[in-house]
Amino acid sequence: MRWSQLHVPTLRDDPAEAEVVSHKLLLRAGYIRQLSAGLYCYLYLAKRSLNKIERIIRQEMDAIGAQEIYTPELHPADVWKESGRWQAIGGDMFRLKDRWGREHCLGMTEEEVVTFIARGELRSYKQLPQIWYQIQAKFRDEPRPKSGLMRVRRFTMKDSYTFDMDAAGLDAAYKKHYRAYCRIFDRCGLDYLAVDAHSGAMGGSESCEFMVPSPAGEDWIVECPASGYRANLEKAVTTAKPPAVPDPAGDAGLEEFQTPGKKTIEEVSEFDGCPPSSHIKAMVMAADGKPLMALLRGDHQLSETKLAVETGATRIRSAHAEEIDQWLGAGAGYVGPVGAGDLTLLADSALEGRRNLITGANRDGYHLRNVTPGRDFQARFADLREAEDGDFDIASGEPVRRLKAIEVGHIFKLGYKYSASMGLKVLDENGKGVNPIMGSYGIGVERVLTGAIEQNADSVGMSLPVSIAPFEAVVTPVNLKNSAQREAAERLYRQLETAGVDVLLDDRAERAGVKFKDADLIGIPFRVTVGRKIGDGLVELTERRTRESRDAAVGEIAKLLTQRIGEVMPVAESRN
RNA sequence: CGGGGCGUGGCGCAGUCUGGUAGCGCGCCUGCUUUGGGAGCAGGAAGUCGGGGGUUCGAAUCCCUCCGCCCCGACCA
Repeated sequence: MRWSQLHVPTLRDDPAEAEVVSHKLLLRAGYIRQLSAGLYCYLYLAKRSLNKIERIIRQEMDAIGAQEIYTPELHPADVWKESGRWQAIGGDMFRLKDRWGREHCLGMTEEEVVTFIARGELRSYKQLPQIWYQIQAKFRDEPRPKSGLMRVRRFTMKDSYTFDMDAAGLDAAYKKHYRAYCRIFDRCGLDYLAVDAHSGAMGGSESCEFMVPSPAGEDWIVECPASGYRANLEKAVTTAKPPAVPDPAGDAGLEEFQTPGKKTIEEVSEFDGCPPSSHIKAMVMAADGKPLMALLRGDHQLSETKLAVETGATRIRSAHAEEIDQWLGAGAGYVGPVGAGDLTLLADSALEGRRNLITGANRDGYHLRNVTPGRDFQARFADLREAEDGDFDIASGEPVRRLKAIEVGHIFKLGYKYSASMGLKVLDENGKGVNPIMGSYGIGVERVLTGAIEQNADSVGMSLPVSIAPFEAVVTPVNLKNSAQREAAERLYRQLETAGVDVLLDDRAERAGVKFKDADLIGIPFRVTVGRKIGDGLVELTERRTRESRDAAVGEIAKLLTQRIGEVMPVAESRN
């Protein structure tokens, strides 16, 4: 392509509304323009780059025997009512009516639709397994879209769905996807981690997220560099650091003491002189409306996700002040497990074996000391706590760290949720009708791009991996009025095209500085500069990532460039 | 949904407190010069000051109201 004919509206200044690196650069480099909150138009460069990502995805999906299909983004409500999700999903779903008043929604995922198709077509175990995938728009009415393409209301998803006869079949499909995803993200040049994840409202047993570590990310993952343990924060289980001071020995009796106006752990801790880790944090919660008390070490944070899993509740919330007062007769700052009436008590494992602790007395203005779990109250122990930086890996005992990350992919073992609720059945070897077991697998295409930008940006712009950059190389004549330079650049451009290089010719009537800045900004991995040395038959090859240059003979450049492209092209590493 | 910020040529901003001819930088157009890291000079085009209502002789500026965008939190398949 010739740059003079393209619309690449680069900006000199950072747009005021952009905060994170990828958002700033996508706008500045002329990749995207915003239509509205969470809705973006992809201009030429973004589309080119996204097309390359999709191409890699298609190749790897095809390689595991997946079949590309396409289903409408607009869904009738009926199928969603069959699975129960029409009701289960709240404001995140875009809902609308057609002219007859029939309810529809914009697809946010497609389990229902593919199950609907499968139900009409699959009759026999001989037709399984099946892997279907598509790449299409998804819509989610995010309460707060943010950070450019990171969190939007319309995005492109590669979603696939598998149908198998049994758990072993599903496991094989899941592993195929795991490997395909590794190959895809490898080839896109991402530095990523596959982490154990919580399957959430999607249902199902096992799930794994593909995370790109980045300060701009919105998810937390926990990693033990020494042992290789990795999990989403919602799921990570670690050993806590020991309490700041050991518990007093002996079996001292319960003792109430006054703590007027001291409600938070910090206030009480400062008041009584014992560190937060010697306190029990008591949180009154409502699990699907039912009251319960969650108990944690004073310096720990409750994981609502873990609490939900532990209780089997679908919705967990903090109790309202009036509820706490009604259930316990004390304000939120003074509640505790001793004498908590018939509230269910759930205690975090870090409290197991502790003694002589401090907690609320269920009486306003009072706390209790010398509280020992097991003696003074009975609670069910479970892992309820959010893992922290500096905790220890359970298996190896080595320290873990928390990292922010961008979720680029997620694979789920769904189980029978959709085949059962929607009546998808095939006959097995014995002629008996059974529900196939399903899996679903997603990749956020734009997030692959944002992740790559976040991981490959510097002070002058982005430097995308050659596999997903909008162009592999740009030929830059320094001075178009110099006919030797102009003609050499034209020849080189055609020659590189012929050699199969995805090349751009910067034939704009701009000064060299402007061309260099723009090329750096939009992140083209290689630049061939045709300048004054052309008289000696020399051009210059510059690599965006290292910003290093070397001279090369015009006649050699095609060979040299294709060789370098091959050398820096990310390849799939062999991960199990 | 709670809290905060912002809305002025394409982009970045000043002007608003204290009402009085709408400005600056970049970009854009024309011409000349320049030509290896966002050129110089000269000339030029371009703004319902987010929308509506009000106060006033007069509103970007004061008042009311609505809308939009960004950030923090809540939420998040």
